[in-house]
Amino acid sequence: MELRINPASRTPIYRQLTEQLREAVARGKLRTGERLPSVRELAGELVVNPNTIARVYTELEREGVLNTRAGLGVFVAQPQAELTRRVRRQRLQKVLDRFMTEAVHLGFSAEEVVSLVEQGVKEFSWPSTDQ
Amino acid sequence: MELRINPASRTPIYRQLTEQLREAVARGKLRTGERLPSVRELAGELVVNPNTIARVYTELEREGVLNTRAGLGVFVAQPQAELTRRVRRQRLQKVLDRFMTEAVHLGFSAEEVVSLVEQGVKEFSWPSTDQ
Amino acid sequence: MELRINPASRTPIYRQLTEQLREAVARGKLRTGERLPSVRELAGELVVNPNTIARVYTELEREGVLNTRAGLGVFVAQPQAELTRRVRRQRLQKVLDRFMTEAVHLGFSAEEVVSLVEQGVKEFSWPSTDQ
Amino acid sequence: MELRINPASRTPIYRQLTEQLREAVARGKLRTGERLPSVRELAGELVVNPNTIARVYTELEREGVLNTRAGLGVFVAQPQAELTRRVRRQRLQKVLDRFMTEAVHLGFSAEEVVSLVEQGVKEFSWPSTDQ
DNA sequence: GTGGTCTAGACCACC
DNA sequence: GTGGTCTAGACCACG
Repeated sequence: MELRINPASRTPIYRQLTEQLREAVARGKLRTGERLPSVRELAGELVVNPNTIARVYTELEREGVLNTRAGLGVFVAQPQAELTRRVRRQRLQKVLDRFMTEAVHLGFSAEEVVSLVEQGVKEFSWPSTDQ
Repeated sequence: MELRINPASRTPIYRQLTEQLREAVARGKLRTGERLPSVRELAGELVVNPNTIARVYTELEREGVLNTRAGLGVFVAQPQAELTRRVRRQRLQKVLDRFMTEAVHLGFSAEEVVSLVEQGVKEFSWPSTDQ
Repeated sequence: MELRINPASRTPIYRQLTEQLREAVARGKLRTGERLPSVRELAGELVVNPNTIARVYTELEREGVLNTRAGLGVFVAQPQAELTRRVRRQRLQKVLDRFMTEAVHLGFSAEEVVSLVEQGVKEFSWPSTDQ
Repeated sequence: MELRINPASRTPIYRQLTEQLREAVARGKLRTGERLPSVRELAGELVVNPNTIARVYTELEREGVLNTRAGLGVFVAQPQAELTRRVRRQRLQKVLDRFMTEAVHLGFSAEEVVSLVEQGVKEFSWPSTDQ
């Protein structure tokens, strides 16, 4: 698992990291139960303040992506969907609209977009349907 | 064309507006050559600071979505795909990844996602394929 | 709205404050749309670090209790229930069990408990049923 | 009597256990005079550090829920309401307020709450009223 | 003016 | 050792 930050970016470091971690979990690069580097370790590695890493871990814990065991470390949590179908649908729609908008402005065709999605879908780890 | 701002949102007003305008163009609700309200008009209508609207128009002009003709007003620009295929592909991939990541964490299945995209694609105005 | 902190308590200051604010909203002492003191104001008043107050506001925003408008301040948000019926029920059950357990250990009778609840219910502002 | 620990939870293990034991006594699942497993036994069973169990028993003894008889083991104590009515009322009020606050934020109605309490009350073992 | 981010460094609780 | 909290103080974005 390699994380990269761009200190020059407009998006704050802690957000860059939460996004990368969220994506890594969604891609199955980080698996349920897996342990993440400790706050101090990661802070040292990325040369940022430990508080910044702590914030990343805290936010992802509140989202239900990670969980913390005091004295042991931070781990990838069990996936869970606590939100109403309606809310989940709304949230996804937003990101979908942004994706479509970008695609149009970049000059892609409808066919290309569908095909890209069909390809992309394979690289993520979807919930098992029998759950 | 109706624009709505949500003062409760975390995303700043100027970004809410640029996003909506970009999306409106992508959906074909605003067509090439169409004239937008003046800075003052729109600022009055939405009850926001004219500086905010000016910033919106400036950013969209920089992006190539709008263009300003001095003394005449602000217009929807000609679509132009001047970027290399590679860069366009990279940019789209980013938004696609965000979409997929969100979908996984919200507990959607791969099939649902593909189906949503197939539906969504119909609501946007894609460039003519013979271009 | 008066907030009090006990720096000697085991529960961290930011939690003391989030609990008090959450309760004030639930009791209707803080109404939807009402503005809270600014981060610096409240920090000065309570003699704590502004970061601590910022944390309180941030957490309550993520919970959907407050919302922030950059440059304007922090406000009580519209109530909203985004969670699954099942999850909401589970969470409430936990607090209910804790309440019952405490009541038994303190030597209250079943009748007293029910009566206390019937009284207490009147002091909170419940969602309008026609919603 | 089965105890379960959730290592993923934010609340420390020793608190999870004290809560469960307190609740078990309140529900009548553990009766006055009943003997609990020894520190070593329980630690082995739950695969936790014996220090953690010792802490649990110590805290519950301090609360008056358990008592230790040297060389014999740990037992469920006689219920005792030695606190003044006023103090007991205050303590209960705190938990009741937390319960109500949670209920409001989770979107329950006043009727639902009262009904839940009326149901829940049946599952606990209240002191005989002629006491 | 408002809130948001980040750093540096201290102290505490848990295991 | 682990993470959690708090302070002090700096700098930036928003309106």
